[in-house]
Amino acid sequence: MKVFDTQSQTLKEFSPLDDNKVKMYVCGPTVYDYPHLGHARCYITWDVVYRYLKFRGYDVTYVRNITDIDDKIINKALQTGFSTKEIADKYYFEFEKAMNELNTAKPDIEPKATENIEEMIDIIKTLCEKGFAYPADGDVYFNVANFKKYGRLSKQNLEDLKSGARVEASEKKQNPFDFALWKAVKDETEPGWNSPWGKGRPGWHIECSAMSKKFLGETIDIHAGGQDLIFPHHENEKAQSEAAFGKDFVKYWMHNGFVKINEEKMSKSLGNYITIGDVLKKYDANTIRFFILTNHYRMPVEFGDQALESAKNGIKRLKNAYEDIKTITSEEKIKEAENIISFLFDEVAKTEHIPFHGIDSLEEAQGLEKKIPPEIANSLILSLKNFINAMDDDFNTPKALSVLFEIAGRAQKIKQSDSAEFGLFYIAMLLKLSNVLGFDLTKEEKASDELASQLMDVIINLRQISREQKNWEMSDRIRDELVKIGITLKDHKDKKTTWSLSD
RNA sequence: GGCGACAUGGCCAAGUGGUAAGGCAGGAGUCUGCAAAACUCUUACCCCCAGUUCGAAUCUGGGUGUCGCCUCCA
Repeated sequence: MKVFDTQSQTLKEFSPLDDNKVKMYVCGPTVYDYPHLGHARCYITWDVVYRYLKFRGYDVTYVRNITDIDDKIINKALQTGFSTKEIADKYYFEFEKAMNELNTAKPDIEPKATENIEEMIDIIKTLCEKGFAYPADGDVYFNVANFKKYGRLSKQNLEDLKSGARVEASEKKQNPFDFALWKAVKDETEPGWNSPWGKGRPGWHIECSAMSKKFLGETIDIHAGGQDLIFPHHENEKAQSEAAFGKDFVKYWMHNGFVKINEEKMSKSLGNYITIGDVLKKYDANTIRFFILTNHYRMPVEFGDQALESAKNGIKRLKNAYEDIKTITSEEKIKEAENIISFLFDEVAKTEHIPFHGIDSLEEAQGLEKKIPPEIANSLILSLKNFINAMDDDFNTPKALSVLFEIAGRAQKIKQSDSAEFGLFYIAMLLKLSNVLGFDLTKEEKASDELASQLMDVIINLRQISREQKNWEMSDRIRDELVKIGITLKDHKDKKTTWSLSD
């Protein structure tokens, strides 16, 4: 399995520091406003990485922090009259809600900056003792000139940085690129914590160094975030942690590309962002995830209605495969099929190998052949193999998605043959793999309540009677009227009729 | 100014040096009472120029264009 490491700018063979344990840290949001599509991309990307690593049998500890104290939060508090805590709590709630709705897995640990101030102070103390930091008038700054490896991650050196410098000079700093580890409170109204340097609050970067160390250790496997964090955030984190602990901070630095809108980066400062909540009003979680995963995670992705519509129709196709097979069999049968093929997944997790060559020797596999015709079993294994090859190649989700379409196509095709019932196994594979990518194809987008569901049954039954009487005028009219309110009917061969919401 | 990324059919997009996956949209057909869904068929010499090579979308050099980071940002 290969992952692209930002620091070396190359694909590296993935091998965790400690056996099969993976320590993964993702920079979380600063909670001062509603999360937007850029956040969605970032956290869906790392959600998929997390899910895939687990699928591959790694024992992953996923930490994603919450920045709940920061200048922007303070400003928002001043503007609105709420306390910084109230602001942070409100938008943390909004963030969690959005993440849930997008079906992203909860990180194993989600630490908040304000709950780890002591740990940050400890690191700052160490940095001062080691000569990498200096106090200045209640602030504490990191001395970049003293850290020889500064700039290695972002491929910058201090001289070049200076030529394009946009940082404001400060008399307190010895070098314009020195950055704050600790900031003194301006006055008593600002939130602050006591420290050896007086009352103040942490600088932005130190929280990640502290929480990463506390929850994962001094050296971790994966540190991820948006590309805009490479400089200065990650460069600075790296400097702090490596200066303080004297060892490498991160084995694999990984960064996701941006969401663009009108050929421009979507960002708060440009004001061209669309909130996750707004997108969810029009498109569901599967659609948004599909939209994001059709591009490789390091490439930019252009947001637009056309792209979302295309994603909506794409995911619908996968979903139709599930629903069409479900109508000729049953949900239970599909579940059973999932259980039957699950040993393949266990095998991948256990051995980290695709059970392609070894399949004949597996006990379960022999059972499998009794239940599934060999050509179907082979096809399933081949798909699994293709999926793994795609994802092993730096999480090539566009390619992985093409495997899902292939499986869905096979299921649909076999549905029209004599051995239609074996479509179950394709669907089982489809569901399992789509799950690794965080899709939920079984999610009912049907009746929002029991009453609506019962009403639909009544309508379909009445229409069925008119169809049996060959009253096409009436049955077509019922169907047309339903389309107008966003409900699509499908008549199946066995006289069964199913319905779904079109949006 | 420094650093970096990208340029593939109408749109999106994958692509390991050997004559271009997949999705969306469009067209034709099959199925269906008609639809819907599905299935079948259907459209590319890969920004330009030069070079390396028996052979390049894929490597090298040079253009052109777009985007990003260097201030907060996922």
